[in-house]
Amino acid sequence: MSYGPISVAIESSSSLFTKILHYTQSTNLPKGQSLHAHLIKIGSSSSCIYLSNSIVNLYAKCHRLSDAHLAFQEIQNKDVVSWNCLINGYSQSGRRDSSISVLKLFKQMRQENALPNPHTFAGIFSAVSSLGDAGFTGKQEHCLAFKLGYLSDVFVGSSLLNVYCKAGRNHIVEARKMFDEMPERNSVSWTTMISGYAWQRLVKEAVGVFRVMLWERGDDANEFVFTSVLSAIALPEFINVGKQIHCLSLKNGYLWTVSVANATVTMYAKCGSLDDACSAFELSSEKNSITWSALITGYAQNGDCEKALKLFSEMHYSGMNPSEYTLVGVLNACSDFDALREGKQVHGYLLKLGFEPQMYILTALVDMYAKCGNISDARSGFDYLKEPDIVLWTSMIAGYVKNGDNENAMGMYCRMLKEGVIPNELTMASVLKACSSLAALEQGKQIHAHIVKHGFRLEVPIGSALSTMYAKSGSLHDGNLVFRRMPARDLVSWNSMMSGLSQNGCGTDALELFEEMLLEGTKPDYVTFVNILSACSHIGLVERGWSIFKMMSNEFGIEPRLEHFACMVDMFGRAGKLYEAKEFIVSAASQVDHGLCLWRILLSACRNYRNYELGAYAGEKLIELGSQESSAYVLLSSIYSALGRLEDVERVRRLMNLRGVSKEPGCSWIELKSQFHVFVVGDQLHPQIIHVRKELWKLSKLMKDEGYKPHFDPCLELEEL
DNA sequence: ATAGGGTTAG
Repeated sequence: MSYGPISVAIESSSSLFTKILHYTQSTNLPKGQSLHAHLIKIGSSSSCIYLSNSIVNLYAKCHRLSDAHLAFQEIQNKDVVSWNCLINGYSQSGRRDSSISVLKLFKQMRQENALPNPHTFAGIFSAVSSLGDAGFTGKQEHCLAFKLGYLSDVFVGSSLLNVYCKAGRNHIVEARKMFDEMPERNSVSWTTMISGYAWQRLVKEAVGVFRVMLWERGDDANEFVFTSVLSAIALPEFINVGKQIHCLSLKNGYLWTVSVANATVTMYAKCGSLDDACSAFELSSEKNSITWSALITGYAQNGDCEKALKLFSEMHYSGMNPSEYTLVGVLNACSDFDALREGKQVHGYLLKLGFEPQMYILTALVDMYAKCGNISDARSGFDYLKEPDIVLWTSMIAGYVKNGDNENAMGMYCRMLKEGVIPNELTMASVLKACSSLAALEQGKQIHAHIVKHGFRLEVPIGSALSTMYAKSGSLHDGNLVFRRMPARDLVSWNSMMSGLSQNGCGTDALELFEEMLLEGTKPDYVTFVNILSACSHIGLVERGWSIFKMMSNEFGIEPRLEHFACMVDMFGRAGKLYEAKEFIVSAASQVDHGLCLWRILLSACRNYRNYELGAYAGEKLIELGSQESSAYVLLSSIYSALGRLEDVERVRRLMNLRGVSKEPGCSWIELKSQFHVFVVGDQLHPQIIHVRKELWKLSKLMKDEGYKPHFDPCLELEEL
């Protein structure tokens, strides 16, 4: 009869239990693990359900989900707490795959007839809410929780509220109804509702709930409430509300928590007031990497990339370690600043710090390489991932568009659709841009069909990209229809519609649109004037063009750029006012560094009007300035030959050879039955070249029969040789 | 005795 060993076992078991709790709370994994080993050794790990559950919880809280799962499977007599520890471990990781595991576990739990309790549902709903609208399966679980009578539990209620809040615009009204009907609400419920509205960019509603809360339950406010409501304010028009909340947080003492201070910096940055963001940053008592990231990203997003990069180096010297988010912000700054060298350094930094190549990091890298013109490195980054998400696809497609490779952009888009990825608004805008550049009306129409199919609205950027596509492809009527049906037009939409009209010979309509735009109160920018001046040039309105050119700087304070000078020279040139054009170029020299561009335009105009004297003058200017354009040399030498100045012809030809300028052969292509046929000038290689030539001959004859007279010009002929 | 919900940085 000896009770000794048993009492020792019991005693150590209870002290072991206290230890596990302690290690779990302090997430001390090494100590916890050795304790687990000890438990296995003395064989008491399976004897006591409290101990076994605590082991599962230990691993779960230390983010060792697979170990938690193993410990869970070892338990013979699982109870609801065992399930809850594992389920909540998975749901707290916030990762997508873990959230899916939660749903699987729950299904398994019910198959094994374990009865969930309110703790279980809190975890389930938390996981479901992190899946957003894509994983909105909350209805069944909602019913079950209702059936079991758990909805009055404030934990269950709040987490379920979050499911509806994160399930997309369509569910936010149900969420509000649920919130209004909750039998018990605490600060978490209020935070959830406010951040739900913030998530949907429903600023007024978010601030409204916040106001009611301060009024009714001011004592329940905490830093979470403040960070949520601040996150709702992300547009310049709401900056005054933001300032009020900022003051309130200061008055109530919440500004001294890092999260509220960070949210304040972010709020000002998103509202476009970088000065306020900067002072909020400087006044924040405690800075972490998020504080720095918020300001760096703020500068990057407001176009001040230089400042963003400078801040990053300051951060480095202050000894603060960057997080992935900081580096992503810096990468974005590099992308918009065309800073490939710095971008590569950040890439190196990311590798050095050993960050997991998560989707958003890779997206930022691909975006950076693509925007900085390094499309092949962008593509390697893209190919690295097995299942690129829509943002990554869009970055890659936009990258091709930006680098002028519209064919590859379209090819990527087709591949993306084949792989079942649903495009977003930015994807559509990018591929439409590619169609515009290719003047690919048929493909553009297909994209239009996708836009209708996916239910995208004709807002900026899709609306303006679509109207541009139609206008640039020559379908002015359709372009105008889309333009008129847009709920709101921004400057870019007006500009692109104007350019469509002007490029397709409807200069008068472009000018009318310009007047309409001014009447509607939209302020023109330099692009507007490029379009308008080019419209004047195309329809020969020299006087009008002149007055608009003057109006641009006098009335709108826009200094003329090279493009405007070019339009003006073109305008004079087309109207045959060649000497005015020359005078204009000479006078422009004091205002803009036009280099070769303006003389080249004048040279063409001189050719069209056969003014060989002035043409020779312009051509000599071009050669003097070291032009690398073959057409300039060819034109000039043909002008000299037309003037009979053979030594000059010889001189220009020699110079052309000396400088290694050569004419690129003309090339065109056509897509037939998804195969591209390419033709080069004087082509003999196409397998069906004989048939092509026969057809060409037939067409020429038809043209001549219809009365077409080819335009023979000694200059022109020579140039085309 | 063990287990639960909400916030900020892309």
